Amino acid sequence: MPLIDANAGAPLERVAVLLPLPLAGPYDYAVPDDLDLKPGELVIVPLGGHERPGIVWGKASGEVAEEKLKRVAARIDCPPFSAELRRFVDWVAAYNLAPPGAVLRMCLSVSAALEPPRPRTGYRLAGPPPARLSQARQRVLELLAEGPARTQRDLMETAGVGAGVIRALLEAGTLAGVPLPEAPAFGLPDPAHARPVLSPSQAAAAAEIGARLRAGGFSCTLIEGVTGAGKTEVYFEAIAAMLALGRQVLVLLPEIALSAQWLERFERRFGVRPAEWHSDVRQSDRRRAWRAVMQGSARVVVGARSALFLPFRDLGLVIVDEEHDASFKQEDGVCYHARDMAVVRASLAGIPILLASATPSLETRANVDAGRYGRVLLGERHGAAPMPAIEVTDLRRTPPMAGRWIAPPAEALLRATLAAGEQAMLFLNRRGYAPLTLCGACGHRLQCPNCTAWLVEHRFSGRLQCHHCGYAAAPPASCPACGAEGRLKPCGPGVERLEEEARALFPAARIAVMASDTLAGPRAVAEMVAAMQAGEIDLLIGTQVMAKGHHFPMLTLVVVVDADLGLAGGDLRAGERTYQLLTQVGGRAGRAERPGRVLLQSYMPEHPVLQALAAGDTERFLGAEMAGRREAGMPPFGRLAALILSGHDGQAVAEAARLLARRAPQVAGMSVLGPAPAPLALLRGRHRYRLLVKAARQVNLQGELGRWLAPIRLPSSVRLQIDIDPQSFM
DNA sequence: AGCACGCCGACT
DNA sequence: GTCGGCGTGCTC
Repeated sequence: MPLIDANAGAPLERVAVLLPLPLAGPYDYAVPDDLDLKPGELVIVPLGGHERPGIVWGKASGEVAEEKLKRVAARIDCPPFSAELRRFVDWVAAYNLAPPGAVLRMCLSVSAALEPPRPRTGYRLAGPPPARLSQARQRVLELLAEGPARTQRDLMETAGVGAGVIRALLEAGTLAGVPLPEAPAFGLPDPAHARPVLSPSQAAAAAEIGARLRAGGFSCTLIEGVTGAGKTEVYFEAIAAMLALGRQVLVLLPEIALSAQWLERFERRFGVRPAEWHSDVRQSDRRRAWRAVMQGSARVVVGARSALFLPFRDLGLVIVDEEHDASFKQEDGVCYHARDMAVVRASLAGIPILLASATPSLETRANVDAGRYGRVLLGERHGAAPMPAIEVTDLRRTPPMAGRWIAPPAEALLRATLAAGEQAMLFLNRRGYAPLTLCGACGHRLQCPNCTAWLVEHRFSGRLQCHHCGYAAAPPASCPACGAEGRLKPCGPGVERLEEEARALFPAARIAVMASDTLAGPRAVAEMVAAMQAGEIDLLIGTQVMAKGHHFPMLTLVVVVDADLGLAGGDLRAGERTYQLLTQVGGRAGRAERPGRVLLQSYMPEHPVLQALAAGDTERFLGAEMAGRREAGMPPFGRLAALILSGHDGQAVAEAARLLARRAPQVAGMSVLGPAPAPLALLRGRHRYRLLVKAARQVNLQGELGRWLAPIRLPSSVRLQIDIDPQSFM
């Protein structure tokens, strides 16, 4: 695009525009005379032969030659990005060593939201049925016989038909398209809709939080209380207070599994559903939500970690529920910890943030201890149900039979529970049938060709699957190494195998399996939760998807099949994670008038985590864990960054890793460990090496990393990924 | 993110 | 002999 103007010769006015792409920084553009652009405004700019949306980020760098400069094509008529949001994007980028444009992309994740809404088409009956009335066609006609016009997607999903069926009916004149009105805006949550009666402890907590909110400005408060203590009711009061002020509220939840129930609770309290934001929200709703958030008409947004980057018009409060949950850490693309970044966003916006958990992370506890965060404690379990009794059973003394995983003590308890007409749960954090398949003749183990991981047998889908890269294959009839036929045998349990065992032990029981891959989505989770609550299931077998805050009044026994899982590895947080998970699972049992029991099966019952659980002694466990971390200079007392090098050529990756290590800076209070093959040394066909940077809190970790890495030219075939505050060591 | 440029396998 | 695979590099 040549830049020949009437006023050629005069220096072109320029602006910096940040594009939602992983570019090194904002790009300079020329500003047409008829545009007056202010920072934060949305614009359309040309880039590489295309037009893209971007945000005016500030003053141009001026480093780009005038011949290269292109001009801003247009300004988009919508509210500008606030200075807070722009500072937040820059902050997140700088902290996580990510390109700012990659962070911006998370804010602009629905580009279609910038265009005017597309008219929606609905379909209604308009003529006689077609000559050939297949079952699929019949279902569509039945759906439309009574009731309003429906969208094609709605028809396809509800009637379970393909797009072809609808197209054919349309061509036959049986259906006709009609324009549908625009999807309704989000309702206004009413803080006074259904005020709950709070327990004294809840009321005290709500009052304390209310005082902090009224104080104004940034504050971070931990709401700590055991499962069932009513943390949600307490932060709902904070939401009500913020709604009364007319400001927006963001609630971050770990996963959608929680949200069906959460949404119902919200609706009961405030009379309308909040705006939702997570991977399961479909494109059209996403668009609607994004616009409503930007315009300020969506007052409460509940979402997964990515909701943190929504362009709120007037955010007044952030809440992070289950703040300890590992899923707040984003591990691919831009690495960030949504809980920590949420605290930053609140701090930059000068607003309060609440963190809620029954088992707060050590990081958050350390912040409370240091006085940086406030804390309110919720004492008793709601409805005064006692905490479940937690027992550890020693599998070395009473082992299960070979090829079985439910040991005699657990079997006896399960039998008694089912006989009493109560519900039980078997918890095993392993999907599939068996985590490993090996050849009985030669000992060969079936491994993923792309990853350092065993293939997991799934009988439900009839495949061998890699849980890291998605590789799937049919189970071979003979050993791929020695050719022996019929000698491949499954080793170890997954929930599917546990189901098989449970069905053999308790043939009369109604048994259901709950795992992320056996459930089609949040709706399926909600259905199974409802069936459990309705007493239609006697024994629920599941992975951690069921360890979340569901309320099962008739559940009185939880058996943790392998309480040692997660304790064995060398992971920094293994103990903490296991403790949190087991506490949560334990929290499922006996929440109503019936006392609950939890049985932990273990081969190392003397382990401090299990001992502390059995004793109900949280403080002892945490004290030991904190002391260990402090001594080792590990988080929260020190800081970590992981550098992961990956590439198809293992040799080149190893060499690059050694080069980085050699050039590591000598900085007091900082050390570089490695390189070592990453725990998954081969992932998705890429060889991986890892360096771990450990630094004292006072070290400017990002600054040191930047100075170290910037001048190093790695071979283009080797990719470097930086993970600040790594959580998983895989 | 797109898209163009650039080197190695199965085809008219 | 070409068509096309995706690995790599660039976009103000």
